[in-house]
Amino acid sequence: MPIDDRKLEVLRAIVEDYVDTHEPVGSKALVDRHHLGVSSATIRNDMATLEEEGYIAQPHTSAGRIPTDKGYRLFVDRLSTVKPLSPAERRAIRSFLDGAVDLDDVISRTVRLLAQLTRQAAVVQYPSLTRSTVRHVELVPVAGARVLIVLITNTGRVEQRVVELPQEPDDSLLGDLRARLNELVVGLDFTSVASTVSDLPEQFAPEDRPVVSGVAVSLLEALVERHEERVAVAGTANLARYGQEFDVELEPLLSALEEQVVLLKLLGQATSTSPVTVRIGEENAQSGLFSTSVVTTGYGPGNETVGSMGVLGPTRMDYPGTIAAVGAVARYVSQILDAN
Amino acid sequence: MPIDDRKLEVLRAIVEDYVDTHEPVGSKALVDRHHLGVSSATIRNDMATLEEEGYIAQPHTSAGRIPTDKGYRLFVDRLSTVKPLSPAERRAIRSFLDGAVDLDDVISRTVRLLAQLTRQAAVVQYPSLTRSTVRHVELVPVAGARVLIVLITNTGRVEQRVVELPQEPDDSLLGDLRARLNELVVGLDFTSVASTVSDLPEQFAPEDRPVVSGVAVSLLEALVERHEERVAVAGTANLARYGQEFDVELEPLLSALEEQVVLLKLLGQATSTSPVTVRIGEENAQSGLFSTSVVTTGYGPGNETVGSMGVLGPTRMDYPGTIAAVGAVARYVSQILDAN
DNA sequence: TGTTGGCACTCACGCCTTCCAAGTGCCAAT
DNA sequence: ATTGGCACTTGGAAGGCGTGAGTGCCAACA
Repeated sequence: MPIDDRKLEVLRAIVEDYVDTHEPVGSKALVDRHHLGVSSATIRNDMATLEEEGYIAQPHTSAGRIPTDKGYRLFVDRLSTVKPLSPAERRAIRSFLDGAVDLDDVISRTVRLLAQLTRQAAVVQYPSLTRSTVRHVELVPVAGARVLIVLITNTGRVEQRVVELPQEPDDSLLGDLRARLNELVVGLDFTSVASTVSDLPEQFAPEDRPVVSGVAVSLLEALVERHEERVAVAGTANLARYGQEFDVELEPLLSALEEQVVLLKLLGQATSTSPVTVRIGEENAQSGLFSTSVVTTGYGPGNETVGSMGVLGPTRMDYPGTIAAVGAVARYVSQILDAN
Repeated sequence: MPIDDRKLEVLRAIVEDYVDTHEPVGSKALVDRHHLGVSSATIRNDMATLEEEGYIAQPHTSAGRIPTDKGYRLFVDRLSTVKPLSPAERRAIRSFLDGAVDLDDVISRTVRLLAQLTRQAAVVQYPSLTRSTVRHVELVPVAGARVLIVLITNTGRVEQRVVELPQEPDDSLLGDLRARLNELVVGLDFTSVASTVSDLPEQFAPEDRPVVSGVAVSLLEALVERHEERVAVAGTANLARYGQEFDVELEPLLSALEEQVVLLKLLGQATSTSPVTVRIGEENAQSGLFSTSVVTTGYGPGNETVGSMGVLGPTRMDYPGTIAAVGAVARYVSQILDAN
């Protein structure tokens, strides 16, 4: 039997009710809460075919139905209309983010905002280094033969690293090196920097080369090794809330939230700014998460994408609301980065 | 009836067994597992007086006893001997921390290490600004009338802030200002910087003063406002583990772990490096935590204390082990900062 | 006086049964 | 294709019972 419009409507109703109540929903409850214009028996027939097709399931024989991952998928793809944010929410986004003083602050505010809006766990990736360009390189002698390298990106991110040099550099050398470096790499993206910097030592006097190459190596390390990109997390307490309504093991979830690698994998796919990506339940199995859904999107100035952000929650989450929130926050953050 | 030595021994046994099993411990089980040399009836009498004095309690009439907060307190104060770390643990500390490349890395490794060693949630405060001294101030023009202020402390911490100036400063002014600033404030602690910097604008030509005071104000803000000191957290998943063994509400705990303010309050008291502080159960009530204990200590180069670190867990935690771990890690981190 | 064995008492917990309500599937009628 | 009706399933709540761990108390003992 085919899935006609009414059956889709039934699925939507089931998803919505189940998200609301967290209880299996039966045919009678459905006709009561939604004016579907048909009797509960009809609904039962529809439900039977929906179950046959794998969109819903019964936890036990004499209970109502709950949506399966496949059901949620269909719901998200074909049934959920964009739920506009309330004016209060829009105001919250604006007032929350406008007070930020620097990039770190923007990110930390963003992640808390997302957690609060969606009442779930939020994750925001710091603007990725690889997709950034260099705005400035600064060298600061600190003590003895040590030099602090500070790297400023076009997104406002600052990377720092202390390097121990083979010999103490004098100030003029450091000044030369600083000038030369900035001349060479400002405006370049990070992969280009690597090739440009590698032949830098040859441009200096032989006795200075150890220092120069020490700096160059460290700079490259800061670019390449620090690929291990950072993420900010908030709202883990929200997970506990629905963890007590049970059936979700939250220990693996909390572990995942502490594992940069896993988080980056979860966020990773998002490439373009506009569409919000939803990954549901088993679709995250490779990350060790099963009854968890992930709603992500990219962000960045203009049409660029320099990072991702998203929300983790139970498969039974309010998808339209979450998608709207993630989208709106990403847009606003992108705008802020644009203004930079 | 007075609390004599054997009664203390009984209390110790109760605490140890309860920490092990998480089940109320009865008189018979005690004589079986510990060679106390007396009969269960005697133990029962001892238990009765221990209960009278409020050191232990019964969850229900016909069950064994569990330690009260007061009981744990006595245990920690008078009964727990320092449990030396295993060689494997010592090795873990060393190998884990020795790979750190900069201060941020030290902190993030420390917090993960603590979480792993104690199998609980760990918290490490970034070296406090107020107790640090300035090693270097750097000014970097970024775009238009904007300048990035970078502040390097003696602990290796780097603070950054972008300031929007009323007019675009030329390079020589910036150079002068940078030199003057470093001359003035290097080596000062942060409170002294405030008073020193405030009359800086007067030392410059009138037309430059807007720029100078813009920088000065931002610098002060970075020092004072950023009092909101940062903390790193790890091991929240460990909480879930014993949260499922139930009776601890973990939602408030997770909330606390996300609230900088609460965490700082919990860490705050520690002042001196050597002794490890233990706060048990209700002693944390002002922070909204009840059946949670906190083990903290300070750390810092030499005899200075520049920050605190600690572990949060259930009142029924392994105090000797946790205290030893926190102490050892703090000592090692202090050493690393010392070497800087 | 402190310690011990004995004994009656308490009570959480597990187990079983019973009962109920919600929900289903199917069928015959419309 | 839809509907009302009806028999059937079953999880979960409520109640009853037995068991065992554990207690407090007491009288006897060293």
